[in-house]
Amino acid sequence: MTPSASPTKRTLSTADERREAVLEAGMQVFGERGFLGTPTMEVAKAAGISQAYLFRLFPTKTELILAVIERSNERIYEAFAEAAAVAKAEGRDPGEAMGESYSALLADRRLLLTQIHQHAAAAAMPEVAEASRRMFAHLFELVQRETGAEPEALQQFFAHGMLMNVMAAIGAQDDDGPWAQALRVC
Amino acid sequence: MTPSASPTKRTLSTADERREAVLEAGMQVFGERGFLGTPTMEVAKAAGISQAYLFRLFPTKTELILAVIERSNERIYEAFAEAAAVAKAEGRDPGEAMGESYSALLADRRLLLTQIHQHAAAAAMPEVAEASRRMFAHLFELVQRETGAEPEALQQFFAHGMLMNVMAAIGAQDDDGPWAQALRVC
DNA sequence: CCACCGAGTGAGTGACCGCTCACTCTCAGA
DNA sequence: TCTGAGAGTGAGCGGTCACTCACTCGGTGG
Repeated sequence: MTPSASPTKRTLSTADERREAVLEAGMQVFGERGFLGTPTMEVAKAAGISQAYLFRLFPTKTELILAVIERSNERIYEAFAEAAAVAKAEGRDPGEAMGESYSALLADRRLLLTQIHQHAAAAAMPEVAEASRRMFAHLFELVQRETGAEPEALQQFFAHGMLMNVMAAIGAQDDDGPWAQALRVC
Repeated sequence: MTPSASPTKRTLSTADERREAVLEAGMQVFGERGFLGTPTMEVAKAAGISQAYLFRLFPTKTELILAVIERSNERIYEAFAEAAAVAKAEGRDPGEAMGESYSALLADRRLLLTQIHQHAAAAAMPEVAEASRRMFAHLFELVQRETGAEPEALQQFFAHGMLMNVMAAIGAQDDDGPWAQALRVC
């Protein structure tokens, strides 16, 4: 019989495709419960493969974590870079555009949470700390180049981002106290 | 023989004293490796008691974590409140004084790390998220009352604090890249 | 059609960790 | 001096989890 005619057809993927799926799944699952709080089995299930195969694709959990972090950092960088490029092409202010793009990222709560977990994990895992610093350096350079802003303004920009991360993590969007209204941005 | 004369004298403490010691130890140890990343055995050792007794003092690890979080939040609140009180008594600007007091808190790296771990844990533990929100509400009220600042200035104040937390966690103080120099405050 | 290689897995294994239990030791007050 | 209540622990149990191994299956080039 032809494989495509089978009702429960099993089409093999390439290892690279699976790796992609795992990174995507990892960002979702790790985002909710953190790196240490999430068993590898959960990641495997979310990616639709066996745990055994997960460990063929990523030999240790630490390597998986690092890959997920790297990927989520790339995602954020790309979002900022594109926002700046579009704004420049349209003659708008790139700084404003990047601020907006961060607001847009908020829509994907998991991505923000991954950032928080990354910063928390950095305290105990030197490689994670290094990845975080690289991310900051890279992003800082981009924002500085695109906006030409003063260091103080740049500091405010990043500080704002960190606050948004935390607000997302603690569920401040569902709080109607004055503090929540003042600190969140919308 | 009199107990006080014994070379290896064993003086019993009250359960409350031990609980204090455990909270102190917990802030230190959890700060470094996070709540999930630190076995209760480590906390017990740091507090100088057996793991079995730790579980008599705090029936579950979750309760221990919550108590440590509560305690570290109180610490931070007290630091701010005192800075404001002193500044008022001396006729200085309370807002500035509180900013400085946060810089002073930076000296105790573990306290800042506990904040980061708290925010990360909040994503998966509703009680932690609630404690975080209470903390923000409480602190916001204090800072607003003492400074009378506009919401935007308050937002900047807290955003700044979150950035400092993250910078501490990722070891930015030992980085001499332009981004680190611009984003850290000293 | 077959041989081979990469995709993919079920069923473990050992280590770790949260938590418990049965027990000992200390000391204040009667 | 005796006792009861509370401080304190060693040893282990059960479950979970990172990681492994021996294996099957699917697709492709010869």
